[in-house]
Amino acid sequence: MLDERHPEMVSDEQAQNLAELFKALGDPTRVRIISLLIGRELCVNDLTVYLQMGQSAVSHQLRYLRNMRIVKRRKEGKTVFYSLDDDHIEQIFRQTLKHLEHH
Amino acid sequence: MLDERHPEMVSDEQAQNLAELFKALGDPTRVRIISLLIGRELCVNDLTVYLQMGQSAVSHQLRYLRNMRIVKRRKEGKTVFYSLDDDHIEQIFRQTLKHLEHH
DNA sequence: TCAACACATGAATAGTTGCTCATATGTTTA
DNA sequence: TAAACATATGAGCAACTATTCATGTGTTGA
Repeated sequence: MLDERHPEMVSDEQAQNLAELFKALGDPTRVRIISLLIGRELCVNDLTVYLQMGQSAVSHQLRYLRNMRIVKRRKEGKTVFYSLDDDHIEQIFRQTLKHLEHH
Repeated sequence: MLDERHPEMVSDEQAQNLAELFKALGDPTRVRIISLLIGRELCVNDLTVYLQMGQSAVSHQLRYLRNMRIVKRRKEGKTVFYSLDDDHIEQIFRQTLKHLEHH
């Protein structure tokens, strides 16, 4: 059933990049952080309150998300505000939620 | 900056489900399997050839994807054909690829 | 300037994951 | 029925991950 003529949608490099991004979204804490940041800015302390988690854990995840360019930060005095880096992630969330509804 | 009036897009349960699905997509081997299955059926052996991986590894991943209802199987004699369970995953892939292009 | 505050970071660790190896199950053909 | 074939599965293991703990950095106000 090997069919060399079949067009493959993603190259190996694209597969790698897709997997990296999905992995970033593949953790409940990070999903909750992202969903809390949809449509607004929040500082680290707000996130720890919403998430009911240690400040360190939250900061570690925020660094991860920042390295992946999923969130960005803005400093204002002592506090640091985080927000989504672009709105594509929100689109992906919406589409995926739609998928989950149908199951 | 806590704002109780802000509508949260996803509940904790939805966050859990989203994370579970994204985690399933968050591995290069599984991404490649899914992308190979877009638009066609393939048997386990074909996948091992394309992926250049051991048959056992591929079967394990297929079981995982099947448990997640991302792929389904169809038996025909000795061989088992796998295909995508629905086309939502393809949509999610396309949207995410678009996101990656813009970075 | 010093204490309090907000956040970041490195090390350590328990839990998870993806692969390999060996073997089992089910099917076809000689 | 036995051998060959296609796939599935359990155990084991090395690599990775998410959190906690302790501490560091930068900022503000007394």
